[in-house]
Amino acid sequence: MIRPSLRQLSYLTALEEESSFNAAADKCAVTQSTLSAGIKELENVMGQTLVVRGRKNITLTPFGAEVAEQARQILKDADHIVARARMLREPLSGPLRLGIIPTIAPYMLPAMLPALNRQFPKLELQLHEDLTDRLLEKLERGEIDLALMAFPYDTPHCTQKILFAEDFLVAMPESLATDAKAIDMKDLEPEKLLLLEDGHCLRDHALAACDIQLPRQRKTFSATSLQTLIEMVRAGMGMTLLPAMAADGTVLGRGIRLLPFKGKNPPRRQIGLCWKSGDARGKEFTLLASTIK
Amino acid sequence: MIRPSLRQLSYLTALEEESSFNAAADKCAVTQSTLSAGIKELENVMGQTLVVRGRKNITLTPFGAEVAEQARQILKDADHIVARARMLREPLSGPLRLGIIPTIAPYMLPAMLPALNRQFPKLELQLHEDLTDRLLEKLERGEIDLALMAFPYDTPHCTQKILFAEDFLVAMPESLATDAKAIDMKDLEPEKLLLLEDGHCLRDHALAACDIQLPRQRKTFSATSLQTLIEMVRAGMGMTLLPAMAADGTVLGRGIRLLPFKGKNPPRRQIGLCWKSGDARGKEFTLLASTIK
DNA sequence: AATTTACAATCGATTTTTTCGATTTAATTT
DNA sequence: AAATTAAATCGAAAAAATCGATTGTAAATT
Repeated sequence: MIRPSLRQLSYLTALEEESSFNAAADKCAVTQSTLSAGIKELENVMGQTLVVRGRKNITLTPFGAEVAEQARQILKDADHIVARARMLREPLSGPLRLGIIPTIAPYMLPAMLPALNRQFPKLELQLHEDLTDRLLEKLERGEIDLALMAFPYDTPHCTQKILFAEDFLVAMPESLATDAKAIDMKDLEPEKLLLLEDGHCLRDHALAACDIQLPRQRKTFSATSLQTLIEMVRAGMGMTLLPAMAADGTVLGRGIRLLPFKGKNPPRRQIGLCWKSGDARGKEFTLLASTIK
Repeated sequence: MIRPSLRQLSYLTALEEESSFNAAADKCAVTQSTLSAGIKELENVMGQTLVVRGRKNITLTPFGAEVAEQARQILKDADHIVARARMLREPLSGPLRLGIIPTIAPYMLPAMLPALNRQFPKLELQLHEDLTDRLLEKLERGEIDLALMAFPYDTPHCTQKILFAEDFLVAMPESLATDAKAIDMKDLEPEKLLLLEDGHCLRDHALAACDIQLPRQRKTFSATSLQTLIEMVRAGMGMTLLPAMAADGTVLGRGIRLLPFKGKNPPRRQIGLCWKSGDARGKEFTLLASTIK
């Protein structure tokens, strides 16, 4: 369907307000002939008379007034979205959909959100907590813009931005604790290891980092959050590997002993951001990365 | 403020729906390069990235989706008013503001409105009942499109269209009635004449038609409607001149005698339409006139 | 690793649209 | 009758939108 142009519509509203082609032309900063032709074309598009050309002062037909009113609404809407765009000129403002994996979210968000809000007050973050796989699917489908996750991870079509590396610690119940100040990777007993259920990257990262092969048949249980896992350790059901951010004494509470690994290259995972390679907002995302780090 | 064009906005909505520049270009019936340039220009106007160009499938940024949604609203509004214009292509459809004087309205409207509605079902009549002077002011100010009134009347800048002439009749209480079948203009007694208050053209038309000079000092009373005047006549307070359309026996009721004037040229008024001379809808108004007549 | 494929960006030419300045037309006003 | 005012019209110039062809670049395939 053929449509009037926004300019033509603005000519009509000006004409209604000024009741004069010349005055309306001034208001629109065009010549009278331009406005006259614009109105004429608008009447063509509409197939209706919109303006009653009287000698003294011109007025709109009832239908012309209808069009003018609708035109005002349309122009207001158009200006509104442009104004909003102007508001969002500065980097990291406006809506941004950030995915975060469950083994990061509860530990980084409390510090991160206030800091981001301070530095980028116009940023409108929407958080999506999910497993890495599903975050990558959402990235692929354009349902989120950015993912905060753990590496290494194969992320096809995505750009990775590593923020920092994070050591793993061993958490064991005090009942099993020795005097040792640190633990050797070789001393870990796989059969005593409690882990998150399948699908959590933390499980794979911890195992890979410590070079552990799990026994085929293990008693199955599924911890769906680190907090649950910790409670299982506290209850003496075994030991686990915790990323440093989750191994905060004040968070852990009593009954759990934390041990670092021995040596200069302790097992660790990396924390970083990930976004679709072609995204024109890469610069902004890098800026966000430097703020988080 | 610089605005996006409706075309650019439609490119964006197509792009969101198709997730592909090529497919969206097809949908918009333009080439891919045209659509690409349009989107780019839209991003320029907005000063924001709207589209994430992935290799496989492209997606909109959160703000891009915001713009697309607003764009759909805007386009829908624009199309709506165009569609309405199309609906109103036929003559005498859509809104029309018709002024009518009080000495015509109650007598012509009951027959007129159903007839108009039958012949022009899409006509959206808005009625404005007022005195001739004020109707002409409203015409001048463009507050009404057309006036149904009595002539002769000086109507500057307006086109008159006489519909028909209408005789005056004398209405008198039965108490004053004689056996005469008709009355002579010369026999009217001005001091017994009851008239509408000043401002009603019927008053002037009646007096002029009968060539009557009113006595200077008259007992003042003001009838604001013909119906009131008729009741005053019925009560024996005097006689009056009624236009034929108001002198319907079934309307008058008992106690009133109606007399026509003698001769071939009885006093009369004319009924007609009147609109601003420049109005491009003159043809339609003439068509309306022929329907009323 | 090299090749092919797919898709959007870009470029230059062309067409279309918009705009302007000047003139004309028509109705008031002086 | 002349001057004034305001809108319509006309032709030229400027701006824009569009197209077809080409280029560039990830991703997929060989």
